[in-house]
Amino acid sequence: MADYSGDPSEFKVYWFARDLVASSYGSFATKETETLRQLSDQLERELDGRGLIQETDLEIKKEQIRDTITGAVNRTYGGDISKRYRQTEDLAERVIRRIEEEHDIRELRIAIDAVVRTSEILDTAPSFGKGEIVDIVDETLQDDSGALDPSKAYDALYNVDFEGEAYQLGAQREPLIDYVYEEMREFRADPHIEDREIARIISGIVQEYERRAGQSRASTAGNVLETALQHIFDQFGVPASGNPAHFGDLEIDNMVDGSDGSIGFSCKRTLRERFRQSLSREAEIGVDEVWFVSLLMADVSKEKLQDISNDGSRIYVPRDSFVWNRYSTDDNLSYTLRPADHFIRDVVEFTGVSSDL
DNA sequence: TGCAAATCGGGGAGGCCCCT
DNA sequence: AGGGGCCTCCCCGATTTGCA
Repeated sequence: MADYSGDPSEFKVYWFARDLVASSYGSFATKETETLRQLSDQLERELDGRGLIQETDLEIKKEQIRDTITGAVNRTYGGDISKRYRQTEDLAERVIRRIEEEHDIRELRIAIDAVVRTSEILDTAPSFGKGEIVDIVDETLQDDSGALDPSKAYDALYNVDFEGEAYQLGAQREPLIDYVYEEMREFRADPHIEDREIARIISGIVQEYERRAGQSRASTAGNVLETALQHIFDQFGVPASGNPAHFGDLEIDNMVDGSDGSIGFSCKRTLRERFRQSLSREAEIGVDEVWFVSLLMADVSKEKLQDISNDGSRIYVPRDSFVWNRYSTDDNLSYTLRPADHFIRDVVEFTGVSSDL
């Protein structure tokens, strides 16, 4: 064990913030923002209005906080105690337990303001929308003469993913910098906060911010690819079903159905494990084959290629990848492993749909 | 021991149900 | 009939497990 201080009292702002947003405690901060705002204001008035809080007052204050938190949500649902109330009760208990002295209430205030502000920032940070996706796809598909090049379809998906990541990260970081700057100025002017504490508090806020921002990036990344894939099909006049379809536990991002055959598409950043769920289920999905597109090669192992091959499906990878280099000559995999630059042409050929190619 | 596979943890989206 | 509550799914990165 490393010899560092693990005293949780050192990180109260962080833990208050963590508990307030945790989904296991009902995602209180994102759903009961107004209650939190009022609680913060009320605590501020009370803290400023007097000197040191007496111990009995502290106990009263803790119960007020508990009641405010639990009072914000309905207790029952369908005659039973609602799950949400139970989660909120857990939250209140944890918050109360961390309050041991007056200063902890100040830390709670700071945490409340931080999580509320973080939600605002994440809500208003410009997300990577349809417009940006379309622009990048179009720019990638165009050759020197301005004509659309179907061999660039995979590159377009890759660029959208790559640019989207950078874009969103930047969009999320700038307002964070503004917020941290503002907070630091306030903390410096606050006689209750020592210099070193500023670093402690700020790091807690930022740590929690990035955790949430990262989750949010994860959940939007998939939609970006779905949108891009559809736009690519549109650009080449390939009639695609458009929206993703769900088949129990598996999702097919798009489908193309033609006179000669039908394909379900699964387009992912990485293959992970979930791709196996779509194997052997073509009949259920209502397509002849499932074609995978993986942007990153990290998960494309020979074993997985074999599984996809046994399923009679295909996966598209870039020609300049080592995966292609190493396995494209393997006779067993020749049907399964395909070069990314053939993607659109293969779709048209396999399904027999009319297109602008 | 080192890599691949599997699982975990968690916020958000979306859809459905049923309460109020 | 509007919306809160709940469920299931997505994705990702991180962690754990499994296996040559």
